[in-house]
Amino acid sequence: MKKIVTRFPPSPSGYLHVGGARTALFNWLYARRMKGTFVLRIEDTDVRRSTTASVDAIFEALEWLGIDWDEGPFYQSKRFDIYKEYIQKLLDSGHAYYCTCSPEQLEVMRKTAMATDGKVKYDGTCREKGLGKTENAVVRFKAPLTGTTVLHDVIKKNIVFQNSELDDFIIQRSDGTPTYNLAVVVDDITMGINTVIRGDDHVSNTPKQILLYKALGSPVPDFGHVPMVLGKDRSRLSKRHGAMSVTAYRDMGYLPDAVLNYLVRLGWSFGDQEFFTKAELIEKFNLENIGRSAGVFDKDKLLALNADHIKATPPDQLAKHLIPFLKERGVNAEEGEFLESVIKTLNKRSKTLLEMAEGAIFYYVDDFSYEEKAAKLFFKPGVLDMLKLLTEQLEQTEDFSEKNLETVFESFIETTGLKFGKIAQPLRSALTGKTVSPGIFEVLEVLGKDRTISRLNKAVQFIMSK
RNA sequence: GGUCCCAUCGUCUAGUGGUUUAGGACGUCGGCCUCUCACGCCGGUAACACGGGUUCGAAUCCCGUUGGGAUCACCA
Repeated sequence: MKKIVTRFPPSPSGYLHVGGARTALFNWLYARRMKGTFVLRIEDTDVRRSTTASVDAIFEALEWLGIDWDEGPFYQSKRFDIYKEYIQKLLDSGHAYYCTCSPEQLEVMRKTAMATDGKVKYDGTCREKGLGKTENAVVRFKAPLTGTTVLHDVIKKNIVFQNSELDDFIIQRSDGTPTYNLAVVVDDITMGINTVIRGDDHVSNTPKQILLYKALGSPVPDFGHVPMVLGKDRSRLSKRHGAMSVTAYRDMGYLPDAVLNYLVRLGWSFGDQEFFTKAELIEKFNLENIGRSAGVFDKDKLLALNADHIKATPPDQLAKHLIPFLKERGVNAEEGEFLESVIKTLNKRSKTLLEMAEGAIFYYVDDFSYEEKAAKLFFKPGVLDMLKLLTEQLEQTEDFSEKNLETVFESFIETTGLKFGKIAQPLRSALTGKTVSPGIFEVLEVLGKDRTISRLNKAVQFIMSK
């Protein structure tokens, strides 16, 4: 059985968006699953639109997702000699010819075609002229006029194209640089790529590429065209659909594995299973279960999945991801037991790391101010005595474990005759400044005795000064 | 407009001729739990685009219609 070689070939003209990440993921997963090779190639033949900033952004996104590559990154811009060589081969074998039709002429033809029968095709003016190389000449591929070219797609099954619909597309621009279809084919041939998984939007290019493979006498790889990812309005995903860059999700507090999980499940399924760890994905991913219809990107489902991944990730691992978010909020938390205990109180109530970081601040910061709602609702003169009494009680308590605290409060309820809610809510506001927080015993335990007492005293002062 | 692709709840999907009163998840609605918010649990809502065939039998196969998407560059 042959060794699978897949690739991801982004063009560096912007950040890596979720659609691109998904095709990268499919290729990566398939290579990993089949114990094959995954190649990264930067398609920067269009010098005007490619930037190194985009290249870096793509690396950054891929690394964050945990998608690593075995070979590359290769840059097409450094391979122009190879393309020239192959173009010459095509010229020599009669599969290509020089064309001197000007862009303006072509534009006119295109306009007319669109307006009349809708068939936009190069008319073959230079096809049989046998022109030599001249200034500003482009090289066109001499495509067959009759017959059919069939694409045996592993996802979409067979797609038949009439060669009469294809035209003599340009393979070398007038400035001597290769055009996309030529460059991909040459790269895929020379890099030994035998499995091409890519977006649906490439199917119409595929017959041209197949023809190129044949003209070059190279074996045609397996193609698999995955359906597009659509926006809420069912049109192709774009900026106006909101945050689409992978790193934007990182910054919003998503876990890379959650994003991975969501992206794969959008278009691929494994029975009824919704939650997958990265290891499970590598173990279970296949091409057969990729669907044939386009899918709408659903932020709510991603969010729910992120919450699931947060719950499933061990606190010590979550800590690494959370620390940067705390730092942004001025909290210099360190990995360790304390942070982990903080996380344990928050992981079931946070859908994102950002949310978790917000919820964790009060554990670290002592001089917080009270939320208006908290002060108004729970810091009434009537609670003063209770709070004072409770402070005394807690001062005498040495064991601040959740379990022991519960019994302490039980007896406190008995002696005061108060409802638990009447105690817990003011206490919560005193300790956190807010009306919502993790369970009160959890908060007490994590905060510890000293901080609890001082925050209680501060609250008492606050109420008296009102 | 030409070419190509697609079509199950609002969304992602399971389903590959009978085991289906079409299953799961997200969302949504109601309830339980409860110290707040969550989590969790229980329950409800909601789909085979339409029309013809084929067949004893069709969400599953075929054809057409409609609808949606992609693509038509000296971009990738």
